[in-house]
Amino acid sequence: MPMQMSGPLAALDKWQPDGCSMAMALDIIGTKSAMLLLREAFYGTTRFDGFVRRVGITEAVAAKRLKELVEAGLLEKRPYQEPGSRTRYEYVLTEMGNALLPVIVALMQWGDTYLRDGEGPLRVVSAETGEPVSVRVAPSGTDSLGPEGLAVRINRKG
Amino acid sequence: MPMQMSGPLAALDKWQPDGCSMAMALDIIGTKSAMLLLREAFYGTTRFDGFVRRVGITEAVAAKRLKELVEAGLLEKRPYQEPGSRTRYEYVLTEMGNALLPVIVALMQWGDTYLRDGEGPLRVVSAETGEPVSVRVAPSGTDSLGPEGLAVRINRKG
DNA sequence: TGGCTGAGTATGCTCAACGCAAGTCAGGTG
DNA sequence: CACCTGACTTGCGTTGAGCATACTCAGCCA
Repeated sequence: MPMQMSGPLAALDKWQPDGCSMAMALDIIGTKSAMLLLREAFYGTTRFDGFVRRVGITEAVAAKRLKELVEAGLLEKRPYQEPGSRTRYEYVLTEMGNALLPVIVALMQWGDTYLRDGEGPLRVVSAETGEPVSVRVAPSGTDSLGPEGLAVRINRKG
Repeated sequence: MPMQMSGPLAALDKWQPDGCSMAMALDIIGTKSAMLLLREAFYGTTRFDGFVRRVGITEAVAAKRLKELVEAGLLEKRPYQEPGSRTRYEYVLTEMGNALLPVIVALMQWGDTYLRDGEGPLRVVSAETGEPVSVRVAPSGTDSLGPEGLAVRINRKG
């Protein structure tokens, strides 16, 4: 059962999903390499050749994607200096980049559940308690909802 | 601050993220058209030309992606019959497809927040109460966590 | 029997994503 | 001062994603 489309949205043949936020998001992070670079950033990778090695892409692709992610505001390029080396740059998630955490974790868990029978190589848990975490769609403080528990409304400012 | 990588995972230069579930997931839904088709399925679109019109892709691309999504098990092709028409097929989300809801909603909300100052065209709310929903990463029944509140462990069968 | 419609298929093209290989460039080490 | 290393850049070829146009095919309708 799909989401409930409220009011004028109910007639799917009468409106177009123009300017969809998801489509805009995908223009930035819609490539596999961009997603995997972000995964690495969440894992704590910061340096160019770390990204290259761990994502398994070429330097050319890494350079291009990292530049795009910096321009889009998801990563910040900041100088650092190791003793006995010249100043270099590392790539660190901004608040905007950090906010993609639910997307990354949701994708991982979906993959674990449906593409490998619930047994992925890694597990994401609470750092404090060690409890497994899950990604949920819900109003604050309540149980999570499926599509049939959700409705889509036209957004009016206010 | 990134996630806490536990034990052997802490040395990022000593292991490779092989067989990552997210990478596998992206092999299926890693294209913009696949994602937008899924969005439409959540909105309630079921018919071929509905997908074509609303996603704004060509019939050729729609046919290819829909076939892939059916083969991957995210959509189910099921016969239906309108009075005075012959039997046709519609595309409906399977449980596996439904489980992608958090990914779609998370992307929408991220786009709303960071690409349009919190004012996207649509809003996802609880069908029952009308309250706005959000996507959260957390252990059941607790507050949501950011990257710094999460840890990554090697998964051992239990 | 000939058209109409919904659901595709077929063909041809462009551009983006990516890989491989080689070159550049700045600065620190021997 | 030559060399090395990390961080890229450049060039070239392949594959996949996407558009546009045209065509097919089944069955209902006149």
